[in-house]
Amino acid sequence: MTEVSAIAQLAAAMGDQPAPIYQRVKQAIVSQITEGVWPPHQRVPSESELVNELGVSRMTINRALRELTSEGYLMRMQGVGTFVAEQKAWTAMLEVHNIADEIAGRGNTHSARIVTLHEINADPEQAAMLGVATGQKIYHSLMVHFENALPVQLEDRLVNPAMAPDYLKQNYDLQTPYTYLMQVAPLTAGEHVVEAVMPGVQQRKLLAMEEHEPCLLIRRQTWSDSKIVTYARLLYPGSRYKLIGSFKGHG
Amino acid sequence: MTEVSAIAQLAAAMGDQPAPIYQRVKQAIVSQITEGVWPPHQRVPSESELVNELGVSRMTINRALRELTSEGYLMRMQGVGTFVAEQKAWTAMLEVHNIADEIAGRGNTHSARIVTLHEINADPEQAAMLGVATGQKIYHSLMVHFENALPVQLEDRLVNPAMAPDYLKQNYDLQTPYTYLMQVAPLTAGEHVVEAVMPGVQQRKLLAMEEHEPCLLIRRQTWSDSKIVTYARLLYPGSRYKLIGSFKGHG
DNA sequence: AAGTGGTCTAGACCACGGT
DNA sequence: CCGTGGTCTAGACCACTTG
Repeated sequence: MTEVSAIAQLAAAMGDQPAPIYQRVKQAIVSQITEGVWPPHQRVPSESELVNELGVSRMTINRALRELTSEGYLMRMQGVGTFVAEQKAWTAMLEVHNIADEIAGRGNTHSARIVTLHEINADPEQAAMLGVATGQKIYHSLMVHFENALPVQLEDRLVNPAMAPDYLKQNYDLQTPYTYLMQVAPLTAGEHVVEAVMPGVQQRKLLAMEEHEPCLLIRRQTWSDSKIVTYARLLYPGSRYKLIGSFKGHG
Repeated sequence: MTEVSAIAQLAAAMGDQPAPIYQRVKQAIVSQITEGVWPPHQRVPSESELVNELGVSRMTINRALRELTSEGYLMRMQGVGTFVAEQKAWTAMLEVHNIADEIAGRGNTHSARIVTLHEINADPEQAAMLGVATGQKIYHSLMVHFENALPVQLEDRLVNPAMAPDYLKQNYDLQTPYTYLMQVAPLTAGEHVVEAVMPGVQQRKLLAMEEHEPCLLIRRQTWSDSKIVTYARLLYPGSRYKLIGSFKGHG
């Protein structure tokens, strides 16, 4: 009777702290998993077994198991049972903030210099990035962001006019393009790619960089309601910018 | 009676799809929020109001509101009420996988060549990264990971012997150091920094790179139970490696 | 047919915050 | 005091999987 001993172990792991029952059940199960007593794919006692053996109502057991499932500890299949989930892949958070907020957060002063702010006709590649037809009018902006007097980001952005018709008329000394676009279009999803590249000569000069110095490049596409709002290429001097993130197990 | 009209709107937003009631309630509330009908800080009808007006049991309403709270849409305060939450900050996910899995996922063959696998005495910098005393014996490994025949990652790793005493005895043709460490120590948290750097001459040769080509560098520190297990410097050729991620609103 | 999880109900008691 | 959310119970019906 593996199940019975599993329950006995679980009951022993349930302390009697002054906490809600469903939380104590969750904590007891988590400790079985993290201490390796219940390995991945191990079957977890069924709801009715737990109800009988722990003397708790089924709704309470169900809540504990349901929350653990949504937290990635368990896997459930209707008609089959509940099982310990595979160790989660380590997917880590990297926070990609608005550049102005980031600089302000360090107590420094942000400013921006606009290099280009124009309407252009989309070439085939640009059209593809925005999901519009080749030759259609789109907006293009190129600006340098400064932390105090030092350039830290070169922002090269394409914008879909259908989603932000007044993009060219904004005052970008008061507000970054990112912030403006957040306001006019409820951004619902995005994708980004991070890579290391060498800047072109023009880019290197705009960022006031030495020769043979690499850049971090973040390319980001942002959707609003299944339409692409904007495609940005954010170029950072490798010597002045790092992406920092943290992660936790089963986060 | 703002509340009454709020409920009327909500009832109208509740379609009669063949879905569980708690899900339809959730969806109706979410649509009120995303369409701006209920702005941030707006009060949401209380559980008992929703019970009376929607003709649903309180446990069902409670589940809907509780899940929306944990998903970041709502804010609840006992004794006060339920309110629409602030728009969440845009924190994006970047997935950092095990290199072997990643290569296998592309249908290619992973292999590794060990350059160094030794016990060393920690210099002050290394000791700091592992949280041990200077001069203490630690493990050091340096290996190149190949995708088919092409080098894609240079892994330079320090390991705390207290957390993985058999690290030097493993066969790393069968298992990456990462996978091994995951097994022997329940990794609970980590931090990483992503940056763009130029490789040293030695590193460039090990990765078979051209001159003046940049690298993506991920430095990662991993904890198990508040002790540092390992510190890794993962160096990728900029031309052959990109970090890809996606994000969603209210994720 | 038996066991599983998925959902729902109509009650109940409690802790908290504002009046 | 009253209304709020937080939790818990003892039932119930259903859909699904497996033998």
